[in-house]
Amino acid sequence: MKSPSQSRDRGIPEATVARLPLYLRALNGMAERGVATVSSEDLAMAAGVNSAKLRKDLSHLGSYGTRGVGYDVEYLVYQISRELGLTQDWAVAIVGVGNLGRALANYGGFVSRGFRVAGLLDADPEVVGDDIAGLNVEHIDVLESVIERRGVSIVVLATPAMAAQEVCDRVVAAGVTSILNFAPVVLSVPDGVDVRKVDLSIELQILAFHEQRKAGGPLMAVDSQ
Amino acid sequence: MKSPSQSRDRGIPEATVARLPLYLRALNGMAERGVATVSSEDLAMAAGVNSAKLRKDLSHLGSYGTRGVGYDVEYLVYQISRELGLTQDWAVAIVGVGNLGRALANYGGFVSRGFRVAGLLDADPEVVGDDIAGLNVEHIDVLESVIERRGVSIVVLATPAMAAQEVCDRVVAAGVTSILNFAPVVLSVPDGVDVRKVDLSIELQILAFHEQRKAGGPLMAVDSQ
DNA sequence: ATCCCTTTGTGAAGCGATGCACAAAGTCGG
DNA sequence: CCGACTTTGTGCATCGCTTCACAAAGGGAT
Ligand SMILES: NC(=O)c1ccc[n+]([C@@H]2O[C@H](COP(=O)([O-])OP(=O)(O)OC[C@H]3O[C@@H](n4cnc5c(N)ncnc54)[C@H](O)[C@@H]3O)[C@@H](O)[C@H]2O)c1
Ligand SMILES: NC(=O)c1ccc[n+]([C@@H]2O[C@H](COP(=O)([O-])OP(=O)(O)OC[C@H]3O[C@@H](n4cnc5c(N)ncnc54)[C@H](O)[C@@H]3O)[C@@H](O)[C@H]2O)c1
Repeated sequence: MKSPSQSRDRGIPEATVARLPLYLRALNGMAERGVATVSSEDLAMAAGVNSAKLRKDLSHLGSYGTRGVGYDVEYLVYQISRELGLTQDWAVAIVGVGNLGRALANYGGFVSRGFRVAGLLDADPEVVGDDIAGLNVEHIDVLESVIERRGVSIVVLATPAMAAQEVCDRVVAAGVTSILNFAPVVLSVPDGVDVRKVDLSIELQILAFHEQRKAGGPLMAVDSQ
Repeated sequence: MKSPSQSRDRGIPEATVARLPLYLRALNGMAERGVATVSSEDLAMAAGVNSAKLRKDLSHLGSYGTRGVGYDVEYLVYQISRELGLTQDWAVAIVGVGNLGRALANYGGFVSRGFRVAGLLDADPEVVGDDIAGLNVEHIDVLESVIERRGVSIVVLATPAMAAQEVCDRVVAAGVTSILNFAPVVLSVPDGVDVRKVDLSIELQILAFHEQRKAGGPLMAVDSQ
């Protein structure tokens, strides 16, 4: 049922994809500090992973290192960026401009990595019309036209949980296939749509679990990031 | 080097721990709607996972289901809460009260799950003294005393990346062993300290990767949450 | 040119998580 | 009390990721 020989192997493991941004961040820091080349050992250290894992990850992109020397920092930045699709810039819309939506809109870290906030949408007439980070908050009614006209391909959901599925459905119907969800609900989407979720409450609960363990008995391994 | 027979098996897989909060959320929703019992099939559906996986996860906590019937919702809520350590309440301090820190402080979803914001700390004299969500922002100088006097056991880091490691070191020195980090840096901590990180930029980059793939060739599997 | 040193790229083993499939266990109607 | 039906709990095969360990590859010194 699968085709093991489809030109070359363009299947990068999901776990690897999730780490590429980590490497990219470390490499960007090095580039800024004027570092020209870096060994897998040093880069792995900076990214907080095992060096063998780093090498295997990078080997999925191609053979970009030089044995006995290491990796050219600039070149590797370019290759990873290209692989992640960061050489183009992505238009992002934020739906739900409350506490969290505002924080996200004001955050500079997106733009710096090729993500451009192209729209802010909310249902509350009180909020609509506000200027945030140089952008005007628009009414949720015009969601579809904003997505279409500004070429939005990634939507960030920061509405209350109640509204999330409904907004999600509209967003998907408008052709968006990548969603970052902050609402604490499991979104139901058709095949082909990517949903990633961030749930702070879950993170805290996981921490609480381990914290409880530490208090209980003094015999367990910890740490992870 | 390990002791395979230490009373009963108290080792719950990390992947299971990460899903328990999901089940808990689904169960709470059902409890509110007055549902008394639920089958693994239905609960799995609500949590967005495979039913066999759900059953295996729950089996790590004990045998709390009834064959032919399902799980008692209230009872399961209690068992999972206890396992996660949510029967006690946890004092949380937020360090860095900027865009993100404010959003977190104002967020009601923490308190509802047994997490109490017990302190807000910042280095900026402009911010110190502000009242946010009924709490006074204190100066980072008193970090150690706040942690000690209020029994803070979990710290949320929402400072700029530059300051994160320094604050982290102080927090760890003050005895905290659970940290939720929003700053885009790899924190270095001693063994026994748990760090979990949330990086929105990484999530967007992962979405961008898949989005690029979809545009490229029409032959790949997607979805995940 | 040759040798030595460093570091990559990867085969292969190990490990944990996933999902199937089913026997065991319990419910409920008669 | 029994038999049909439902649903759990889990053994087992499988899968994907991690880690080790090392041969191959390249650089630089002599
Ligand atoms: N604030 C946090 O730190 C935090 C943390 C974790 C999770 N969350 C989650 O993120 C989401 C947003 O949190 P928040 O604190 O910003 O809440 P908020 O109430 O401050 O903001 C929600 C915004 O969404 C808008 N909205 C409501 N219905 C809408 C709709 N149908 N279409 C468009 N906009 C709509 C509201 O007008 C409001 O401005 C929630 O689901 C919350 O659970 C927030
Ligand atoms: N805002 C977002 O949506 C967002 C998204 C992703 C990541 N982040 C990360 O979260 C962190 C905070 O983001 P933000 O947008 O709130 O930034 P911000 O600049 O608005 O807030 C940072 C706050 O930390 C305080 N601070 C600085 N040094 C400190 C110190 N040594 N001790 C205590 N407080 C100190 C500052 O005074 C400021 O109030 C950053 O690391 C950012 O990269 C933010």
